[in-house]
Amino acid sequence: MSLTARQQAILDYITETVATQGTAPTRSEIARAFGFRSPYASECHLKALEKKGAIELVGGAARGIRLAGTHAARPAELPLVGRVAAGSPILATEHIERHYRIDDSLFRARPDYLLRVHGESMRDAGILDGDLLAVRQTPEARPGQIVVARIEDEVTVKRFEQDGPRVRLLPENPDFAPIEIDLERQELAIEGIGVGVLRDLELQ
Amino acid sequence: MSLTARQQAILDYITETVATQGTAPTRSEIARAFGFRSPYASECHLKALEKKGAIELVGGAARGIRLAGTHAARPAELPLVGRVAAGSPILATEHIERHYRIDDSLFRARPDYLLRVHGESMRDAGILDGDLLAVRQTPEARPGQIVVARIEDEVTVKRFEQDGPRVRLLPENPDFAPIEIDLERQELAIEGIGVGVLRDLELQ
DNA sequence: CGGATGACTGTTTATAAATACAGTATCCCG
DNA sequence: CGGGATACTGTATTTATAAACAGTCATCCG
Repeated sequence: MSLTARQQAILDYITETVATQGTAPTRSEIARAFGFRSPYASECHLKALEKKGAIELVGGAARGIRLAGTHAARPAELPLVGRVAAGSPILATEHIERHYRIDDSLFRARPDYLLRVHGESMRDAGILDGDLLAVRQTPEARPGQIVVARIEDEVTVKRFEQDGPRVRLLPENPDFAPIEIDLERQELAIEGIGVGVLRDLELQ
Repeated sequence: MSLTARQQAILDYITETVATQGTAPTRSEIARAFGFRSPYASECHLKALEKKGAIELVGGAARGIRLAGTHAARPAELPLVGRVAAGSPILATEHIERHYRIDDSLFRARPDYLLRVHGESMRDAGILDGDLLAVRQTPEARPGQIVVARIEDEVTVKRFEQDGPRVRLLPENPDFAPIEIDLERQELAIEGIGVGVLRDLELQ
């Protein structure tokens, strides 16, 4: 069921009020904004909007208008992980430098955190020193994916290739050597897979 | 002036209420949450928080508590510009594919829009085909910056170098030739400068 | 034509909520 | 030791707000 033009206008007004004032308008405020001489006109529109699922009315509460879908549209807060100390989990609080809000629909896979990349080993994949890698936390990787791996307490970003029990972590830079791991002898912890890259181009 | 532990707890409660309920709590709701037997206790804390600049109280309005700084922290909505048709302005509505919310503190310079990059000409600068370039709209560029330029109705992304009236737009890929422009003969429109790069690493 | 829907007016009422006053208790600081 | 800040209680008052009723006036639709 779609909204009428008037209902849409009122929904827009509510959305804007929430955005600018931080709180929903009262019936009287809506009436004033639209020139209604009765707050009951607003009431009727709100009821219609609620029936159509555009808003949710909280009974008995002042300014109790909740915008539907606001919850889902709110962008996720991604923690930025700086250098990871040996032996501690990636998402330990002491590694988290700050949080960034980023629309999670920006990447096809939803990331769980941002990791600052150090070094030039993935240069030819367009991942440079200082870039932020958006990482999805998962212990499984498929060949060809860019992974965040932990080898002997060192966290590294490489391209993942697997051939049975033999895993290869490939840099994307001829100056660096691939890392070969025999899963039967050595341990390899996949911390996550890269789903996106963010770079700040500083303007000098 | 810093907040006391109690004041911080109450500020946190307000922040959380705004996030989950979409509206600020009343004095009574705060009192209920903290076990105060009088709403005036909440009132005093709110006044203290206002005096310290943590919130703003809207007099006479129900639930009139505005969180300070919420305005600045709200992530900007950046329009994503796809292919730009010849002769039309970059931010023409028909080029805008969608909007993304991105924390503008992610980049040192605040971007105005996102532009999808086509081609491999900036490969060695870590800007690959399909990447999104966060662009700050400005007609001025300094040497070394990555610019969005328009030459004969074609929009292109290159590194900017200038030597008096002679401008060079440098690709970052040996397979591409630099573009030389004599400002006294040819026209060059700088649409903006690149302030950041965003890439979606698809997971196949 | 007649009924349904949308968009209101004018008025009323109960309740939600802001806001104030007068105290009490505790703690820290000089 | 006294003053100021913090953290409350209990009660009171006014204002803001939600919510409802009974209508009016259009418009659309079969």
